[in-house]
Amino acid sequence: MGITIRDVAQAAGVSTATVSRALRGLANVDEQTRARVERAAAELDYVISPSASRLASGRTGSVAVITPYIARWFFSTVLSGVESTLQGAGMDLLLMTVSNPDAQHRLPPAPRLRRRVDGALIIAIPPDDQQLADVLKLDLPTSLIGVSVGDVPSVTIDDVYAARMATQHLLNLGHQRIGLIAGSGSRSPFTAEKDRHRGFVEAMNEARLPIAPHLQALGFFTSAGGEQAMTALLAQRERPTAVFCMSDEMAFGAMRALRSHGLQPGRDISLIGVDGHDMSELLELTTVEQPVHDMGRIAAEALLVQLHSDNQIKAQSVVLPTRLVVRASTAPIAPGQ
Amino acid sequence: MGITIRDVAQAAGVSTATVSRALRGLANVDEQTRARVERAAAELDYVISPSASRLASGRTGSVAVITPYIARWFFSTVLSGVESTLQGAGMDLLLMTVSNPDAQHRLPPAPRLRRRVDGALIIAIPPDDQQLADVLKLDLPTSLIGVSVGDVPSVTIDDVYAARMATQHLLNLGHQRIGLIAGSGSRSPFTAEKDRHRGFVEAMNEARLPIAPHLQALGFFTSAGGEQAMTALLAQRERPTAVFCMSDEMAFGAMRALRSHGLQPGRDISLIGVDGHDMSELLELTTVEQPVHDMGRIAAEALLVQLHSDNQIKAQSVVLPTRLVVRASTAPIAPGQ
DNA sequence: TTGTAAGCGTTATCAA
DNA sequence: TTGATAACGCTTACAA
Repeated sequence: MGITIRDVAQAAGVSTATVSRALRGLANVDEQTRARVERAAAELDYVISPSASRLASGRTGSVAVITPYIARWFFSTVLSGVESTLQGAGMDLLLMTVSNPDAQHRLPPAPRLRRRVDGALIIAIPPDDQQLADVLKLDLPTSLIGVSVGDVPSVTIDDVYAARMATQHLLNLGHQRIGLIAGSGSRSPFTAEKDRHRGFVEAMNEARLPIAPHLQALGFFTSAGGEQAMTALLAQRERPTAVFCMSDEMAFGAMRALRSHGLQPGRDISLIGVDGHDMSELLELTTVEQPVHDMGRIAAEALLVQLHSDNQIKAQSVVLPTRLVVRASTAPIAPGQ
Repeated sequence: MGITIRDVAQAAGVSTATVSRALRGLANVDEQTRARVERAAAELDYVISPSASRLASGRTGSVAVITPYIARWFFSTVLSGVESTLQGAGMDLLLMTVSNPDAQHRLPPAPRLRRRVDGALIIAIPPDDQQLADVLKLDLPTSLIGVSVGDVPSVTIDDVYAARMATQHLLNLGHQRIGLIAGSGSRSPFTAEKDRHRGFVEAMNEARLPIAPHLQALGFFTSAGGEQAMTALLAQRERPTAVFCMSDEMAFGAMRALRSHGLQPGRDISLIGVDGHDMSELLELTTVEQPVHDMGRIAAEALLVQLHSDNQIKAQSVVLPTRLVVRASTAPIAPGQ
């Protein structure tokens, strides 16, 4: 039923080997011959069989992208950066999720990767995740995004610095009673959360300000969680005048909590996030932006280089810059607060 | 370097044919033998070579998902529904974008699909898109999501009805001067937009209300576009008392435009969207929810059935229900308006 | 520059 | 239920 390389060879009056070389653009083929082969292939509407090619060559021409979530802003934005890069390089992108509590009972990813892809891109999986460890053990060319583990090449931001920048912004505005909405707290598996916490602490320490436990709450990186956390902070006898939220989504929730208390972000309590979420501009949230799309793109590019250099060159880890974007949700502390 | 089926056969003392049968769970294998084979495979840490298996069997075990966008709410949410279903069935998911103006100069998808996947899922590509036509011409088992073309199986909502429901809600609240924020207007390639427009018109006609051209604006399905559109509507001599936005994201933008004019959604001007976007609840937007995640799941399930029935059974098209969710952004018209 | 031919690691047919 | 063995369609030494 399918046209094979033999049909093309016959039509072009050459051997299958020559067809293979011609169609893959290898150097040592006469241009006349190549043209003839290409014409024959086009006329027969021939497409190469990837399975056969993979089996014979040992290369799969595909890259796995492993992520805990698909429908969350950070992850889908990284994914879009990855996708356009891989597509541009003619690589297939195999998408699989992992560590997602919504889908516990699945095949773990490591066995699904073996003999199936040339490399893997891994988005923000906690560094101590067992499934991550299993994947890394496969010793596939790999780049990490938004997380770093050992000496595996990664693309990240400086989370300590990002948090310092955010906190310092609040300090610069004169705030002293600064609250914190974290993710899952000290038990968090994420490096990003630990680092953002450290940045917050460092900035506060430098300003010689106390870190009040009752001004801290957990928002689990969701907007619903952020809303609850902010509500808890508002219930304290002494409310914060500003709050550093470890993610924009939690800050959105916090904004809502403020509104339901008749308070206005910026005017009554300042709010700052981290991410540069699509909705931040709309909601006028001050935030520390990270270049999420670029993180995906750059990680994919690094992986491609590694793949094309026969894995001789191990990619370097990259730390991308972040940027404070000031909007209406932060303002100088009001006199008397 | 790799363990092959021959190694397992040797270790288990059987033929490669038996190993193949045993490992794939075929019926006619003695349970004793199967156990022995499985043990041998486990001990050798054997994994099947997909390329070889594909070449020999003709099945690829993978499904392509073709989408114009990845990092937009609707698309990433559909994708997550698709992914969990395919993953559960042990199918590989090949992700590729198409028709995306951000990435014009790419290989078209049709050639990339041939001999590579067993089926395709296509998310909301305009029905008259040439690349869509090319993909459908491949005559691969296919399900469409959020769009319908000819008799290709699809999973959609009733967009006419959704728009009627939204408009009727505003009418029920006593609004008469109802504005419309559409996508790209009459030239829109999307069925969804045309249908939503029709639903709006039908509801207005039934209420014997005029459809004022100056109360209509285009928002291009983005929040920035929605903001501009609402701003334009507010500049009219006679403002609408309520606006039907064809998507939640445009409604978010419209909300912002209201706020910058010192107006409050619901109190001053009612706003309703379509989607059930994650942020709608937070922003208290009334909307007509569509079951986006389920649309992905159901389309994937239908495709799997088609694949497993040797394509004998052609999947049916499914229209899923939508649901009005009333929040603070809509309210009865104020007396005197 | 081109051709020959031996793999690549399965699956599937047929016979036992 | 099991085994031999011929595909499957390409790539890649190696030879010419």
